[in-house]
Amino acid sequence: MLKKLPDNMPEDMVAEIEKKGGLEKILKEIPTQKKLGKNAEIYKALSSMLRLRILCLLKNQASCVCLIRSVANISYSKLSYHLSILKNAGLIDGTKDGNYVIYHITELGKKYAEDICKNE
Amino acid sequence: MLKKLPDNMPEDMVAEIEKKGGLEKILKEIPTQKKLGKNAEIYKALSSMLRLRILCLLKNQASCVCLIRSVANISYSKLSYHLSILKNAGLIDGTKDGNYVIYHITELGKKYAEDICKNE
DNA sequence: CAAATATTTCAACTTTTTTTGAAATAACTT
DNA sequence: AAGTTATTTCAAAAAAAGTTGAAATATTTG
Repeated sequence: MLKKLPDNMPEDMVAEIEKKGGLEKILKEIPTQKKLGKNAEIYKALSSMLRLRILCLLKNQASCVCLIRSVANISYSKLSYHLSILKNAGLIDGTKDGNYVIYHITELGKKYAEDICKNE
Repeated sequence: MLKKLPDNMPEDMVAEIEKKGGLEKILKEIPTQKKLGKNAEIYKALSSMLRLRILCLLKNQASCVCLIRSVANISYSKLSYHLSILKNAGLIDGTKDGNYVIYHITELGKKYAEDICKNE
């Protein structure tokens, strides 16, 4: 990960890093590519107001696509696209019930939805 | 927000919603535009592996741009762009120290970085 | 089986985000 | 003041994400 140290840095920063046991030690705390990638995917899924709104709805009520569509007031194709992003990130999932698909929030989704929806 | 209810929905879902006091009540739980917007901005800032890596570095060590640049091994202009996104979201901030700008994580940034960096 | 309903997929298009390299800025050094 | 260093800004180009409407799929109903 570290390719080349800067030629010069503020002296006090160099001292601070030394006191912590060197840069190597600090860099070891940074999560792996894989872990950062999974987190980035989740955050990307959460980076749209529309998707957050859907997630918050599903936090309180598992819903068929048609209900979500009515609440969000967007087209089915657009909604399908956004649902797939939330689903791929593991925040929601969908189960087929006859003609309908019912989407519900996952445990992972709840973790984020609770933070987003909590007051003050 | 709700423009038009679907003409028909799975019966058990309709019943479930009634039991909860109606859709109105469920919709009231969904945060405001403003709140969703602020959350979406934060999540957007966190939606890139590079920015998560920077945030995790700053969690453990306030750093000048040149050190971050060395660690991330990218160009200054590219880094500047990404730092500005993290900064605008309130996750980091920068203080000038002579020729250098030292970026450090904010309290808000810590909240997310702790979750991203924690093990298992 | 034909028609209807709910949802997804697709490809073309638009918009937004990211990258690039050059130029600007701002502070320090000589 | 002229030169150097650290960082940011800018505009153009490239890449990624989101939107659109039509067509496809899958299930149910008559």
